[in-house]
Parts: sequence; C-alpha cells; structure tokens
Amino acid sequence: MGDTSGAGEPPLEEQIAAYQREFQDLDPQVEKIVSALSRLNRRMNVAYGRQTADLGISNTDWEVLKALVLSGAPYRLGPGDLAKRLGLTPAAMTHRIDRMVTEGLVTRERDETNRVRVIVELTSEGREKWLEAMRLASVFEEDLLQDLSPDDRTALGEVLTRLLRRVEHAQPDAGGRLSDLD
Amino acid sequence: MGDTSGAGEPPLEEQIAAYQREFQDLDPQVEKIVSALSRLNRRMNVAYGRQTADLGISNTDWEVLKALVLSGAPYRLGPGDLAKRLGLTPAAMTHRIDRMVTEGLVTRERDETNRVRVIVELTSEGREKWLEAMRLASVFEEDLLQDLSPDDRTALGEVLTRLLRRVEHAQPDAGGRLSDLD
DNA sequence: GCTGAAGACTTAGAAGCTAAAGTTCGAAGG
DNA sequence: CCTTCGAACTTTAGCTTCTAAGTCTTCAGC
Repeated sequence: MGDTSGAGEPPLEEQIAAYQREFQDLDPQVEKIVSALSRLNRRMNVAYGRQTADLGISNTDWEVLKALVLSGAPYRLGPGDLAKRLGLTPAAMTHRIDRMVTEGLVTRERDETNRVRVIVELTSEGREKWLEAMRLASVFEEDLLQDLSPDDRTALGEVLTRLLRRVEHAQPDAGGRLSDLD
Repeated sequence: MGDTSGAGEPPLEEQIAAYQREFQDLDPQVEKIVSALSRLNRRMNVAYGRQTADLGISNTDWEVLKALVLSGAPYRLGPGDLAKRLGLTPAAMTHRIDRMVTEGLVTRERDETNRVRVIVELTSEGREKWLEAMRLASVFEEDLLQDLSPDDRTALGEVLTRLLRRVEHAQPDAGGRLSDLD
C-alpha cells in the first residue's frame, strides 16, 4: 500500500520485500507502483511545506489562497462557497478566515447589496505570497522531472490521467479528508 | 502544483488552464504530471480510508499496525522505537497506544528484563485487521491498474522510482508531516 | 409589519499533536 | 552500599483544527 512517515524509512525495495513476507497475495509490481506513488507524493508535500513555511504561510492558508486565486479576478468568494470548495464546514471556514485576516492575506467585508453575505477578498500581499510559492514550486517541479525526456513526460502524464479517470469514475467521493494511509 | 480538497473539484484540464491564466511561467506538461499525481494519491487515500473505517480502525491506528507488522514476528516494538518510525514524539505515541490497547489491537506490558522499557505487541486481532485491510487494498489496487498492460506497469514503476530517487537524494527530509499542499 | 429561510458567526467539545515536567528503573562511581 | 545520572515512558498543560448545534442578522414573501 505504500509508506507512512518519512522519517527513518527503509528503502522502497526492502519495504516491499517485507510486505511480501507478511502478505503473500501481493503483486510486487503493483505494490511498487502504489508505494512509489505514495512515497513520492509525500516527499513532494514535505518540500512544498518547507517552501511555504519559509514564506510564512501554513498549509491551511495555502489551500484558501489557492481557491481564491483559481476563482479568478477579482479574487472574491463568500465563506460558504470557500467552505464547499475546500470540503469544510462553514464554521471551520470562519476560523480560517479569522486567522488569515489578521495575517493580512485576505480581507473580510459585508456585501453591501445583500448584507447577509460576506465577501472574502485576496489582498495584494496574499496574491504575492501565492505567486512566490508558485515560483518556488515550479522550480522544484522542473528539477524533479529533469531526468525525463519530453516523450517520457508525455507518457507519464498520459498514464497518470488514465489512472485518475479510473479512480474518479469508480468513486462517488464522500469528501473524505485523509492522511497517508498506504 | 496539484489539488486540494476533493469535493467539488473541477476537471484536471480545467484547473490547469486556470493555473496558466494566473501564473504564466508554468509548464503545462509538468503541471499535468504533478497535479495528476497529487490528485490520484488523494483519491486513493480516500478509498483506503473508507476501507479501513469499515473495519473499524482509524488512519492513526493503521500506521501503528503497519509499523508493527513490518517489524516482523513476533511483532513487538517499544513506544520510543515506534515513535521514531512514525515520526512522532514519545508523548503522542503514548496516547496512540492507550487508544489501541482499549481497542484490543495491541497489548502493552513492561519488559521484565529491563523494567524501564515497555513492549507493545500486536494482538491476533490487530494482525487480522491488518491482513483484512491489505486484502481490500490489493483488490482496489489491482482494479486501479486494470487498464495497464504488463509493459505499462513496468514502465510506470520504473519512472516513479526514478523520480523518487531524485527527490530522496535532493532532500534531507526534516520529518515533516504535511497534508496536501499543491 | 410579521415570519421563515439563508448565511455567517459563536460556543462547546473532540481528536491529535508538542513541549516540558515528572516518574521509575538500571547502571556506574565513590 | 548508596548515591547520582541518564534513559524510557507517562503526565500535564496548551495549541491547532475540526465538527455539531445553537444564535444572530438580514432578506424576501405574505
């Protein structure tokens, strides 16, 4: 199924061998793919996390920034809408916004046309942080894929989206929010 | 950089287009790979999470079970050792073990040869749960890779381990414990 | 003007984690 | 023999982030 912690981890091959000892009905080839995928993803997240931490933003902040930026100019969304996009309850969203307002990443104001609604808007500082994080990330990503030829990249992208399609169609998706399980 | 929530997510292509609008220096091919990888991993974790939840064990329980099983028979480790493998503080480990003892997944006893030490041992019920989870997982994984020919599988495994090697060598790994960032 | 529904916020509480202090035991030195 | 030090685990206090349930405000229809 993959890996878990990332700290004192054994080499991939070793761990797969251990899995086989403990669970005979295991296809090593399948397990290699799944474990590598999971481990790779975890390592990337560690790298991203370090980069964003250097910029002074948390993972939860990052999610909100991303949702706002992806909504397009003028980068405004209501708390309820944000909550839906991030898979949170409105209450959790309120707290996140509180924090981010004090951090200067977003502003919160009432909608003057409908005073029940609230509008969360990205500040220029928030946008700048997002851009800076993206710059760091794209450097990291380019470096990660450095050894892959253009053909390799095309093939990999194609295979991964094929797998993704399979998962997304098979899964109704209950909005779960789960850490590494492997 | 990938995805975040999993709930009301737009199609991959659409999201990459949005990224390009907001951040010009983005290689769509790179982004496609990274986003698919991240999203795929998240969906898989949702699936695993559902399966283990059906068995009545939490994600945190699962991590501990895995560490014990992978340590090999007789499936015994000290709390401190477990904490290192999982990247937790000893205090956090104490709490996890408390819970798992009441759930009947492990036992905790003092080492009679050195009464400072504690030994955590997998119960047969704990081992059975792990096995059952692995059975479910391997079915899911085989299904996921169904459309890939043996050659495709070999190639994918090879490419992923190549990427993994690159990340692992570049990164000292600060033991971070980070959720999806993309 | 009242009433109901919608949207956001508040409160209370759960799950996990960390850091730091406390406990218990083994070992080494006087 | 006894004392002291250190190792290993637990306890305590507090943080973060989440959910559920109740409250407040405002709009819209009657």
